[in-house]
Amino acid sequence: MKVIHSDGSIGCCEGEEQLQVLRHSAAHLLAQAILRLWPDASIAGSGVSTDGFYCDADPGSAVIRESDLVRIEEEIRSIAGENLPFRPFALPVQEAWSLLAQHSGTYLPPELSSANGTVTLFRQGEHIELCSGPHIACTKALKAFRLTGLSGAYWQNDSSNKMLARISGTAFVSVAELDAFLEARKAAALRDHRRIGREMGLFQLFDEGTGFPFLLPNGVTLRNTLLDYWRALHRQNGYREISTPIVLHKSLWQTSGHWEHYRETMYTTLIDGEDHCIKPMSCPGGILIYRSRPHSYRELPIRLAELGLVHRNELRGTLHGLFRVRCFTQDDAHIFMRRDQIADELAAVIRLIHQVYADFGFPCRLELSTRPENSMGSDEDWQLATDGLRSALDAQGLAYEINEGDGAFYGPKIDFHLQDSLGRSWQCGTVQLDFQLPQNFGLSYVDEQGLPQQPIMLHRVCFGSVERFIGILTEHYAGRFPLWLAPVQAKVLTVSEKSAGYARLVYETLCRAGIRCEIDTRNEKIGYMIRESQFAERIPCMLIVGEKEMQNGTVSLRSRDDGSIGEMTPEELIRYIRSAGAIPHMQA
RNA sequence: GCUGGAGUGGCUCAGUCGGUAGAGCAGCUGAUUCGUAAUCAGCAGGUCGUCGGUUCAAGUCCGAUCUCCAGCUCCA
Repeated sequence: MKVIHSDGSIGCCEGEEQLQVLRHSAAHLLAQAILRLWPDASIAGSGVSTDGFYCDADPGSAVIRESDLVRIEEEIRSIAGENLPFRPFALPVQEAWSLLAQHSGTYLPPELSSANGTVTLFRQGEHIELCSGPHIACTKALKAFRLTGLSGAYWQNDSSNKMLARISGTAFVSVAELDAFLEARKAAALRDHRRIGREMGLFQLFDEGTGFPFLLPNGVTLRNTLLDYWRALHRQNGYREISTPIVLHKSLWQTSGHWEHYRETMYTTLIDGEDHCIKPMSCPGGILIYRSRPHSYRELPIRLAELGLVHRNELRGTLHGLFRVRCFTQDDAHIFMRRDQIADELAAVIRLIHQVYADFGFPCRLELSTRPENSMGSDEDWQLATDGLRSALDAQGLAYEINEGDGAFYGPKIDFHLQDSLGRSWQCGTVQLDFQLPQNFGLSYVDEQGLPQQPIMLHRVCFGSVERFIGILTEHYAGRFPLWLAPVQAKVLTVSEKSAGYARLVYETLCRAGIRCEIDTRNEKIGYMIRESQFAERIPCMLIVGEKEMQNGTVSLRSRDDGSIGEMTPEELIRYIRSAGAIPHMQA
């Protein structure tokens, strides 16, 4: 594809770069279209996103509505049809300033205020933007695009600023690629955990508890199985499990610093006339257990795991299925250790989290978050902790991004992000090194010399939120959970009512063997039952039982994933499900 | 919380200009006794999210509120 650079030279680009240029140019056309349709509007910014482009506009007294997207799209098409050339030109900063103010309104690009000398702008037709390019040579090159939505965005990403209208779209080099993208998005929507959760009877949300999900029988089975896996893995890795109360005295949260930092999102209650908080985190509870008796350096590290039910009063607008809720279970653990144990423990925790994601086949992205504003502790401690995390990552040769200022108030962290079916990223695992809470709570152990020393704390989760992880797993597998995890592993289906008695015997045999099994003896055709079991309930093993099987003392196994397998005895089937459906890391 | 959109049987949706709610699937009953992606027939199910207003009359118009959806901000 032909492109024009900021110095006016013509070049060529391909692949990912070509797509970026195309979408960047599409954003300019979008801004142009908005200004044509709403001459009083101000353009506050435009750019390229992960799968498209967007433009933020302040339409002034007008309101841009979803129904306007069609008009905007037509306007862009018409601009493309005009085949306007993209032309760079340079101006002194002051002149650029007044030209842009006059052309696209009051939201001037922040980079303009820090610029000096001359700046580059691009023009297509009557439209100009401050931009360093490159761009498509002329607007006709934009053929395959689609506006995908209207939403809001704050000016400069600051919630104290005005909310602007954000129009987003996507563009591709070819129409075929655009169509493929739109198709893929439709397919991804079918994997939405909220939809599959309903179809499979996993969870439900009620207006009576906004943000507080209810788990249905299949959801609880799935969760319990997941926790069996988690417990087995943690036992093998030297963790002991504890359980601490949900409601604790406010003074505890003042000591920890949570009250200071998060009082807005903490639920409170009055008990015996005293303020209490519903825990938003489990750490202080674990700390009380650690502090309840003296510790020797020989005992460390002490790894206390806790499946902690926490409540946080999240803003309503952020709630989303099982992904963002007001009450969830953290698969937490707190490791109390000596300074000389930091490197080994960090390495072990990172390996453990990777093991978990590997067991489910998840790719993940890592971020190292550093000291935020309003944090507690000394610069030295923060430096030490951050270096500790960084060298742990480097030692394992892991790639990561730095997320400046995004750490917890008590320490830096490594976050593990997984993607949902629509490509949105959700934080799951996290590892945090903490010098502050041991200090606030006066934690200690006795060293070789019999002197008191302060332990270091390491906070970590693997799943993050068990509920969110279930949601992500649901989308990851599109509801087709592996045999070991499937809430219902097998379902006995009868060809006709003649075989119902035998089917019941088979069903009972499987249940007694510990197989999660159901039975359907309704007077329906076998094809109908298969359709329901395979495509709505997504049951891995369908066991077809008719007169033939009754005579042979067998069942016919149909696999959700591989189709018809063949006849086998219930005993053979039990052996098969036990081995193919064994929980990873669990001793038989 | 903010911007925009949407709430009609369990689910998916129709409902025109304001004239008193309709379908498919699921459910129930009956018939059918069937071999790997939907057997046929009948029945039942809705104060149209909620509250208020306009009107002779509101699912439909107006206001408030709740919930959901897309995104923004936030996410210990």
